[in-house]
Amino acid sequence: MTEAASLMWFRADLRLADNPALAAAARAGAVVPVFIWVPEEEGNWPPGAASRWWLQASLRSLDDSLRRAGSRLTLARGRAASTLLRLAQQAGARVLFFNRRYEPAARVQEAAVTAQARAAGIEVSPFDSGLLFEPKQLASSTGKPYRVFGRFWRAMLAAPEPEPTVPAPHKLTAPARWPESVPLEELRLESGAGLGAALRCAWQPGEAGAAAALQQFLRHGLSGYESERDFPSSQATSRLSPYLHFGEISPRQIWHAVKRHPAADKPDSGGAKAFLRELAWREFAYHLLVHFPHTAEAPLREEFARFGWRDDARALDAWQHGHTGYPLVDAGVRELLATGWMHNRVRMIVASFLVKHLLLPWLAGARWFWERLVDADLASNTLNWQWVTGCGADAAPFFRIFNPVVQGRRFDPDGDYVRRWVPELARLPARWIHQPWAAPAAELRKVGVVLPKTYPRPVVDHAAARSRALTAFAAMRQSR
DNA sequence: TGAAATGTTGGGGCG
DNA sequence: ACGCCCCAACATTTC
Repeated sequence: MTEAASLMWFRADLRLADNPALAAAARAGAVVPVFIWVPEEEGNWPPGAASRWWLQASLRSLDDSLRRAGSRLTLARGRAASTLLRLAQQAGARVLFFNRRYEPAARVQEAAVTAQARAAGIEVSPFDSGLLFEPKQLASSTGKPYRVFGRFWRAMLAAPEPEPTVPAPHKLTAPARWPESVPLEELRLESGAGLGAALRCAWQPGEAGAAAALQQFLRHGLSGYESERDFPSSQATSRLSPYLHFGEISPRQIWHAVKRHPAADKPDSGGAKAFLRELAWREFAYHLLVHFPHTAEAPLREEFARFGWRDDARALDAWQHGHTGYPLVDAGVRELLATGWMHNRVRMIVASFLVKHLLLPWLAGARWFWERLVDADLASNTLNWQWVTGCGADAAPFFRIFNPVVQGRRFDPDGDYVRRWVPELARLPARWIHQPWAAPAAELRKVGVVLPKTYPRPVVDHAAARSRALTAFAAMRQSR
């Protein structure tokens, strides 16, 4: 074969199905699928430990899928632009295909790759597949980006349907010459901290795992999603977030699958609507990150730059490891540490606790989530932390302060979620499960709880913390 | 995609 | 019978 090959540069699109860049590369002839590990080009947000564990498993899965299609994954380490040029030269490739990413650092990387490839005479062919709608595509009537979710959502519903999905290529033509590849282990994605052993029990990374999770959710979760999703013990959410982050499934695949699903047509299709709305929040997060790229490290609402955050290493440590003495908060963090994931309702409560009860900067929380979440995603992480803090777009007002006890009684009424993740409290009756410090001594003794020996006392008193937060907020507003 | 404080209303106990 | 108080239950306002 003398036919020129092309490079397919995999990035946040680790799948064969609905991958327009891959499909185009396959149509063009021989394909060299490539993944480059280059955390140095992720700006301030190189993937954390949980993300790296997921990534190595996902790359293994992608390689398996490629091999079944008659190909294989080439792995490399080094600057993206120079590495791609070297691989292109080794394989005799003349065209570079890839799907766009939207993070600020990724766009810088993409610009460098594009410029250098073109200068070297390589044709560059980028595609859009990571979002339902391009951030530039949806704009308010004044041409300015949306800052309010409700309007963004309405615009999404009024827009034409997202593009249809494209099938996976069933056969990939191998190039005449494979470029050199680095063994997966040599990328050293696993930190060796034993995190992998825990995560392996909870997840099956890769395209097949994503498809299975979607099917499971469509069959058993979607119809009851609207009413069940807020109850963390009921496992009513899709758990698709890590798959989406790594592109093992695309938002278009999810959108169309939900729309096609029989449950979506019924009059009580609140489940489908509510779920697609969550997918729209992801779109909104990307919309904001693209239009306001500084928000990954700075508040969108500028007055929050003056907020009087505390600096308290002990409090941060207690929060990070689930020792705050508030059972629901600790349960959430422990679920995160054990599985790389946390139920969304609990994320809000845990985040609110850090920012409002402990008065610690949202960025510290964002960084901890970034390190430990398997679905760590810069757009969503940024939006949600700023939303909880009250310093972002369409954010909850700062004075909206979750009471972890009230939230526990409302969304974990029997305490099942707390019992699962804070086993030392498992035998406490529901009445005290969310506030063990208030339980009569006899009740505690009966179930072997000894404060603060077997479980900590609250690191802060709720009422005192609440008024401290409100004071800090008022001070920020006056320090004009 | 809050919670707490404050205000209002109405039933019932009681002198 | 009447006024008074207490206090749920609910609504409104404030943070």
